[in-house]
Amino acid sequence: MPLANEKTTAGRDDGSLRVLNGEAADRLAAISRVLTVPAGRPVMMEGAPATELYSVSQGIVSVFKLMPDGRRQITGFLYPGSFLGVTFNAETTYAYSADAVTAVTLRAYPRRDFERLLDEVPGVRRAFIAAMADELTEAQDRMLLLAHRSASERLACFLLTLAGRQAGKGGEPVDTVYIPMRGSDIADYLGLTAETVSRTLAVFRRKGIVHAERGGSIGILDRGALEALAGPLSRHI
Amino acid sequence: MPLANEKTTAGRDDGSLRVLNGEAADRLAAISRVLTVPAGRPVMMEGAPATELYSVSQGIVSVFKLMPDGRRQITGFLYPGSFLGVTFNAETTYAYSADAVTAVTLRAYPRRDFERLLDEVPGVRRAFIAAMADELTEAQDRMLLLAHRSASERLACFLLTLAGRQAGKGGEPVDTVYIPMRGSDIADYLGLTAETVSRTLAVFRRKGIVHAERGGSIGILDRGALEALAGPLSRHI
DNA sequence: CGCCTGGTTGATTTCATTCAAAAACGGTGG
DNA sequence: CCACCGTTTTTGAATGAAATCAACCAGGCG
Repeated sequence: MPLANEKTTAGRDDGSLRVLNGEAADRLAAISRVLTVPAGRPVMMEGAPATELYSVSQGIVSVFKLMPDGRRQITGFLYPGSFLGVTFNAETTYAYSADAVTAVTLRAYPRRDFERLLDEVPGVRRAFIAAMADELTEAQDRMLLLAHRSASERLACFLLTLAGRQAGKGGEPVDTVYIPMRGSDIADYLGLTAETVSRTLAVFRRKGIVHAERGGSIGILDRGALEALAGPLSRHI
Repeated sequence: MPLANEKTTAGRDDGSLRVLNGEAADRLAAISRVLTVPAGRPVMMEGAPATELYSVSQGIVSVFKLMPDGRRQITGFLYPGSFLGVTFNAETTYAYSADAVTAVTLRAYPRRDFERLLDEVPGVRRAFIAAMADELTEAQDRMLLLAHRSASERLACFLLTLAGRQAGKGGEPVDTVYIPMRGSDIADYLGLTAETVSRTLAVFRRKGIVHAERGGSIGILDRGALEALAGPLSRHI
């Protein structure tokens, strides 16, 4: 599973779309261009002409908005399967910026061609609408988080969410979560400061709930406590 | 423009969809059922089977999530043209609840029929995807607001947004904003408490920026000041 | 008239931010 | 291999903004 450029014939399991039948995958692959972005580099910029849209194949992308005063809100960390740069309506520019958190492989689809596929291929359409509905649901969950939750609730929720995302493959929950993003990224994602994130994580460590591992991973020692801290959230994003 | 039940032959200007050609409107109308909900009553409940989805024709709907501990986050106030109860994916239940803020007229579409129209009628599909993209963009803007902004920034932004929405029809900005929602609704929307909303509004009044009018309207006396308070936000939602 | 809901105002507390500085980390080049 | 640098993380103390707790006021309605 190399990180370098792949062939355009990639099938359903390359993560370019969550659920995708053969035809849809082929048609998408046919109009797509594969590109890679090194960790930390920009993927797209708010305000740039939206000539194409992307899906994440490998790696993690952060999507964010900048305020003129320099503050930044990361609106999401996108994993393989997510779409990026979707701007239908009259808009012809991207509504947000995106950076590569890790080294990233993307598929780029020319906007016109993609829209044509939406019309022609039911499988593409369904997958795309489902992906958007997912993102919308997730956005609403995160509004709840940002509006009404304490720092430890936010961080506990974040860790459990990441753990859940990584568990996806196998099924059983993982006890070690790989966290490639920096503290300030997490802070901007959760609406906190880097200091508060650090402090809160320190508290978790002191309580024996988590354990900092080598290389940006942290081990979950007491999932129950973490879930209790995450608080009364019906569903973990 | 009566608020009571309308005929199913309603055309393109009834607000059931933003931009819609004749065929799409007709096909949608054909599968839809019109219903009205009095102010303050529930429209749908989180967790209920998602057998149909809705579009708002007239009035305002609040969409919200409840936490087990009673806290509530209003994720949006929906105006005519917005969709409600969209749950593709495997999910068969609604992801959120909704109440009628004012008396509301809705169109209900059986989920299966609507999905079929998405496949068959390009106009419906485009309008629907555009509406979702809009909602997503709006959700991201509101994340920014909830995460990083002070109470007065939030409230100023809220007022300007409402003013902008009501200006839509004519074009020139309005100076009187109709605010049918209660203080606690605004608070739950902005991630504040009702007390803070009241206090902040009192400050605005004291400064001569706004003026409380009769019947739940407030007059904007100094739009410039309000925009300055709303702060460095590139685009008002 | 009195009740009930919703809005206002005040006093206090709490929690995250801010400002500041030290410590750890990771890469680079001698 | 180690010293050096810039960056990121950690920790501390002080500040500040909104939440909380609580009381009071105004209007609508039985």
